[in-house]
Amino acid sequence: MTIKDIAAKCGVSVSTVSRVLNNQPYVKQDVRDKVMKVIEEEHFVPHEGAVSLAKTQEDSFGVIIRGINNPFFSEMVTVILQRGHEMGYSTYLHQIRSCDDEIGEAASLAKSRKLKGVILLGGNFDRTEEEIRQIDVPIVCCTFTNKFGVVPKEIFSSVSIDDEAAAYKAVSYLISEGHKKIAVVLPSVDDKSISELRYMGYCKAMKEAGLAVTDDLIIATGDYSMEEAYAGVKAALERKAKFTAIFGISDLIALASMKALSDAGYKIPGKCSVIGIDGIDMTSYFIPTLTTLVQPRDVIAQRAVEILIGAIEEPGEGTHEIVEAQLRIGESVKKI
Amino acid sequence: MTIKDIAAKCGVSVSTVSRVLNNQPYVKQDVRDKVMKVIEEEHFVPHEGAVSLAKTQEDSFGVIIRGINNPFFSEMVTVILQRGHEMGYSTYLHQIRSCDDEIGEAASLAKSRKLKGVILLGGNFDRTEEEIRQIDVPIVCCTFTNKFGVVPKEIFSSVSIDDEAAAYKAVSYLISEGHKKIAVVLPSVDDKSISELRYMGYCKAMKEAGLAVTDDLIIATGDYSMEEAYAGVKAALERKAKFTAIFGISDLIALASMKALSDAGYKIPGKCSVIGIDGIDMTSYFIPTLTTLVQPRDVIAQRAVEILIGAIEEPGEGTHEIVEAQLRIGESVKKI
DNA sequence: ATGAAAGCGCTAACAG
DNA sequence: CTGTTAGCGCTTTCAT
Repeated sequence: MTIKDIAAKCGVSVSTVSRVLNNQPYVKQDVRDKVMKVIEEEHFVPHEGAVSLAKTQEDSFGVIIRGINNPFFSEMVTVILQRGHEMGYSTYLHQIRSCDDEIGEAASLAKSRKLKGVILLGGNFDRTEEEIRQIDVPIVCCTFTNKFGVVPKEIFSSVSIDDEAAAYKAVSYLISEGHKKIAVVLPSVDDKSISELRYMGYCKAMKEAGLAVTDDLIIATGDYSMEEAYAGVKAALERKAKFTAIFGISDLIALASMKALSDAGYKIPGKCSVIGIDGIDMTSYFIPTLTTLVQPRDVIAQRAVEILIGAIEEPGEGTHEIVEAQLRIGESVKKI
Repeated sequence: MTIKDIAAKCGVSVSTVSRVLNNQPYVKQDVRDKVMKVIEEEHFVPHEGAVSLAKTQEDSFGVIIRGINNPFFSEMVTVILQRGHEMGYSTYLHQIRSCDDEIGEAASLAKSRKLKGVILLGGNFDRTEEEIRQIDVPIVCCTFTNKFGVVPKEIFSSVSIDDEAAAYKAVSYLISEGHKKIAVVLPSVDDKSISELRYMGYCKAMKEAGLAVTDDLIIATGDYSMEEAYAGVKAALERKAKFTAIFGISDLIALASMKALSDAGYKIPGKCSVIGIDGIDMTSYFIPTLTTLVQPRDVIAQRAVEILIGAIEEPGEGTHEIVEAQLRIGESVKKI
């Protein structure tokens, strides 16, 4: 079933059918009605490929998501797709594995579908300028603002929290509650990614308070998984590491840390406090509710779309917005 | 940049470039190398639309997911995409909202992209035959085997647990642990969907054990959300409903129920036991770990792909596989 | 207000 | 082994 068949069935030309399909003017109402009727009867749906080939240009953007399982991302995706739709853009959701190269994927997605822009969720940004330039359309990154400065900030945009500041806030809160021995659970202290930034915030807060960051307070687990976070905290407890609070650099890590503590017989927050960052929905249902720094993900998602479309419509220098992460007090931190 | 430009740059014809692109034979090795080199230098990526228009047929299928936020689905998606890739199919991930019509979406997706099949994650199947037939390619449903028999089973396939049996197992387990007053938390007792099936399993187990299913044991919340489950259990406790155990018909519902119990001062499993169904990863990190009936999601995902491809390659009657849900004992159920 | 016809970028015979 | 050419299904001038 093609547009041609519909045209034949209606006794009109293909251009008329095309006009109806695209809500264009210059079609008499009764003709329009008749064509619509046949289209519905036949459950006709135009072939996307043909449309995108023929259209000189189409408003569309892609969303590259690293790990659909990450609740923080998947909670954001819905908002992004919704907002894109509202603004008249068609969207492509593309999930990649953690081992994939998001820049390469974004570049080919953009080319293979003539996308006008891409939004990147996750992935580090420790890239060369040349790599980024492979993507020849505007880019908005929702998670990392290229703090390490490898890439000139003119060639991409971003909306995100200030990871270092959020971590600083989290740890400062623990300190204000009287904690001095604060462990940090993270993938790596120098991965040029979110983990490193949040670690810097941790160090800053500790240092300002005159607290020592000793080796046994650093639980580096290699990745962002809950398994490794759990194993890391468990091992730390087994080697009798001493701390009264744990800062998990993501909610998932903080939650896994809570479980490890609990399994080792530690009451939370009685014997050890825990704080995270991200504010994923699930944290509210944990026992105890996790205290965390909430990323305003609706704002991030909305602004990402708006900035992207702005950049598409009038290309410029690349804008970088920082949104504030807010402390949400749960039940996992106790004053000591 | 098109295939034509590449051809010109290499001094060959477009067909030669096309052959190289598609790994076809009959291209001299040195020509192939030269073309490949130019393709890489130019970061050339063929236009998807043109390819799918020109290709007589292409191996591809779509995955329609109702709510990317649902961990049970998103955990499965990864396996499905992976398996599809291994079997040489390209895949389309399409997320829909809970208010969308998955059958209609599947039908137009299939048509607009010439898909050879679709896998449906979520959504009830209380449809007319005519609706289903709109999808003119094989369908595999991973969550619901059309128990209510509205749709002839020849026109679609499925892989899933037996929801009623799983619920029966869960409740029987509670009963074997000495529980007699067992509440059920669910969206609805008659929504012609998973909720109703699992409710039937609950009733069966209760009845066989000679236990009464009184009204105050049924906590119907209207939807699958954690919010409503939490509110429902809270309200039940406030009106002094008496039970020693809760069966949440999904893990998310069970987890929300635990939180409501905990917030009301109930120790779990000390004062009230909780069991769920699904086996999402997160349950292992809750305190206490949720006891649940695990859906073998890797098996479901893999079989779904295999059945779909089987049906694509040699159309038949529709196959319906049932996989077993396994009890995973956590810490949320206590013998009384 | 409607139709005819020229592509969009690629693949797939077919010819050589 | 390589090139030529006719579409794939649609949009978009340009006529009418």
